[in-house]
Amino acid sequence: MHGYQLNRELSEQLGGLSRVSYGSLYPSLRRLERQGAITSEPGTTGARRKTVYAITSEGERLFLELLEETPQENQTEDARFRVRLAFFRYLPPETRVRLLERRRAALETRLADFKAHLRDADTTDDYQRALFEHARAGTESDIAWLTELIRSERLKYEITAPVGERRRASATLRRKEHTS
Amino acid sequence: MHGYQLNRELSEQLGGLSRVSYGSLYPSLRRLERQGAITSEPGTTGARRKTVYAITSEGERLFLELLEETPQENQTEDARFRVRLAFFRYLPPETRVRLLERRRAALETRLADFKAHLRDADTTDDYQRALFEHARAGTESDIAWLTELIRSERLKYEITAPVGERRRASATLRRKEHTS
DNA sequence: TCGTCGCTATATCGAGCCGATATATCGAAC
DNA sequence: GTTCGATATATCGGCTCGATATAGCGACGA
Repeated sequence: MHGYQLNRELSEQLGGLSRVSYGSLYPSLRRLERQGAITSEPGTTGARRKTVYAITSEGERLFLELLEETPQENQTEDARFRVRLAFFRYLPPETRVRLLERRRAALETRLADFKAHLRDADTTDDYQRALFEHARAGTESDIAWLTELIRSERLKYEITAPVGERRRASATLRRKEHTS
Repeated sequence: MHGYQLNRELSEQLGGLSRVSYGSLYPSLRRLERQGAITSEPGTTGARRKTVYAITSEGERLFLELLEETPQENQTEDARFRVRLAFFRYLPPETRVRLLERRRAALETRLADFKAHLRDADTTDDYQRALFEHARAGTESDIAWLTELIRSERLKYEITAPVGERRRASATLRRKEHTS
């Protein structure tokens, strides 16, 4: 694919959810080529030039590495997680569950912070209080959503729950863990 | 205030919701001083140096200008809106309602995009579908939240609704519009 | 026939933010 | 005494964004 096409396909698949500017895209493509993750080949359609890129095996390795890495909670991790999830089909089920659980744990920490803030901080400002209350509700909704994704993933692939959570597993699930 | 203190107060008030790194904060303070929005004065506590900043009247003007400007929908507007709302108390009620309505309109556009995508795009990928469905639900929740904030703001200050929305206003509210 | 409009396609620039890191002071705790 | 964590400022590299420039292209109408 060439850059413009790449951006168009990305916008079509992830429209609204994740966009990239050309000021990032083209330098990224050159960087990836320098790193050996992609190769480029000049092509033309009529008089219009295109630079057609192809992923290398090193690039596929890097893609999977970036996809399954679980970085520190930072400013950009919300958006990054969305992109990760959009490409979940490329990860093995165990890794999916691990990433979902790690994400949920991070959100639970965040939720606890919001609750503590609503309880402790002497915020008299109505708007700030509304902001925190809405953030709390949104985070709880995100956590419930992740819990459902994890449940659905386990049902599909009969993944063993971590030891600490086995007590909460159903009898059916526990039997499957033993027999599979 | 000095930089470190500024960051601490900001984290305490908006913890989790908006953080700023020192790599942004200190350059920002110098930029603001260059622009005449703040003044700096070197101070010390014992042997420890501090640079104490104070806002100027030009800075207050700039603050309000930044607070009430309604920029194009861009990548960072979600976070920016949260910060705006956190400082809503500094804006007059009419401006608050105007900003809330503009924000809601932007989210309604986004919601329509999500719905169109879920309807039209031939996404066979379960994770991408789940992502869009969750984004749709979250956006609807945000819109309902904004609607409630607008309603509450109108009740508090008896603001006149835009002409196009008067039909939906309650009899009570309509009477108040006429009598106030 | 020509103009111009919007889409395709690549590229670069300045401004700005982040995360990491460096440096140094300080109080408290052990 | 020293070590630890909080206070305090600063800078760097890497990266993104949004704006802008350039140019080929098809389609449509004046």
